[in-house]
Amino acid sequence: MVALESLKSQDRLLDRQAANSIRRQIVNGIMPPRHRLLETELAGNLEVSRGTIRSALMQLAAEGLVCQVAFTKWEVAPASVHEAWELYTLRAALEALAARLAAERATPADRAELEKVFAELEKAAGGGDREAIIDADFNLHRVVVGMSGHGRLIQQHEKLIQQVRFQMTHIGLTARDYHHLLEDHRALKDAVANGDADEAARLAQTHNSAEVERLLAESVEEKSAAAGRKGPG
Amino acid sequence: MVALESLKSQDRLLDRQAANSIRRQIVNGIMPPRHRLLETELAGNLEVSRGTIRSALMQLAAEGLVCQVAFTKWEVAPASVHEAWELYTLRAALEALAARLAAERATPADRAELEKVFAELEKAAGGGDREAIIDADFNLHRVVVGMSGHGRLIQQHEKLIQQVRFQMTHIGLTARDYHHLLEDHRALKDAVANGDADEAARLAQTHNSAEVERLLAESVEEKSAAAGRKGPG
DNA sequence: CTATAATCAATTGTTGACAATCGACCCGAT
DNA sequence: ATCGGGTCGATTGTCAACAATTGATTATAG
Repeated sequence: MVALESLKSQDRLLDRQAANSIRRQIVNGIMPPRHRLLETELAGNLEVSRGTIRSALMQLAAEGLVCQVAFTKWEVAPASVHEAWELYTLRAALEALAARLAAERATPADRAELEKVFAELEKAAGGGDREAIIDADFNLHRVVVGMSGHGRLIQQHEKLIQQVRFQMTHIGLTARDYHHLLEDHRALKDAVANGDADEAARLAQTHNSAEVERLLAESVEEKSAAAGRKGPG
Repeated sequence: MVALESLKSQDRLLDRQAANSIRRQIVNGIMPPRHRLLETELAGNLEVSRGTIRSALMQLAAEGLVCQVAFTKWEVAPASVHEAWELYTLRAALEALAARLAAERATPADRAELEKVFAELEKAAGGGDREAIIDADFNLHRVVVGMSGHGRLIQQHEKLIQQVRFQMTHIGLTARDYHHLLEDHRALKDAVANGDADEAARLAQTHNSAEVERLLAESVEEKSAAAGRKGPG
């Protein structure tokens, strides 16, 4: 029931398709951070003109996945702890707002959808398939944000998620143990479904802040380990 | 000491200049909401090629000031209470985060800058020049956000501010009386300067939420007034 | 040998021509 | 009179050639 709509989607424009293709390669880690992008090369690979590629790259730059140095080069965005910190702090703020709005406006259909995606996360966690768990995790957040009825928030969040995935694959931020992950999400889901706006916002905020903490902690570990290797040793 | 840097700024690229020109016209209300934009016409006016205009329009679309309907048209973004609501809720969330970070990281130089822009706001409020007050107001918020040291936050906020200005000129959201406005900002400034992160975040949040309340209240008034005119009357 | 300036190839920036698509208009059928 | 289909002008989408800029390389002077 969606396939028929796809014809009038904007995704048939060549520059969007090119952007989608390049985005996939960046987010999936095929193109590493700081990887240089040559307009001509991309144009050749995707069999479109340079102008089309240019248009695609500008879009990806607006999404934060690509950087441009005028007259000089395009490259894949850098990955670093600071970048990840920016993403998670932003994410916490945005998802807290979304959770609050979602709790305030939840309809029965919304609640059903929420239960559905949570059940999928539960199933994935039971299965133990990392990739499936990550997808289900993001999906649940996406649904909550979608429930906010806040167009700009939805759009910003989607961009953010793509950047998070990119950083994740390169910074190597591992998922928490599945039990905690599941209970965090269950609590968030329940708060939203029960219309407890303050609690939902708090949980969304906390959930993401916890990720930042872990990230920074791991980063410090790495640093001291590195210092240990070339320092006293 | 900044002028010398301007040569290597990216603003000398034609598409950026075109975007700046069009943006100014949109934000200043010269181009009304839903105003149709013709690539050829703009290209003629600004004396650049259509491709360059296209690039500029894509950038403005990413900033939320312009909408595109594929194969059909470009137009200036719509202005409505809902749009304004989206902007202010987002702004509250973003500025709350920024204020918290700013309070945590404020350096002496930051504090000095903060005092400076607040003094300018005070002076403008004393003078009574609406335009100057609005500029000083935005400037103070910009400084606080800049103090956060959060690149993405700064960028998002700048985009947001432009959209807010656009909506303001068309929705006709009037500024609060100058006394309250000044005291709100003084409290925020002090909280940030004193490093009281929680209080700074709360004030930023509240300050913006209050605007939303006023906006929605005015909107309801208008609606009931309109209903009154064509209803019982 | 180093520092500086000129040269050049590689790459991005800009343009105008050509193709694809859309919406309005017109026409005929019912 | 209204509805459906086709035509046409206007507008956007795509492309390939041309111009401008950069960073690396080489030559040169000290």
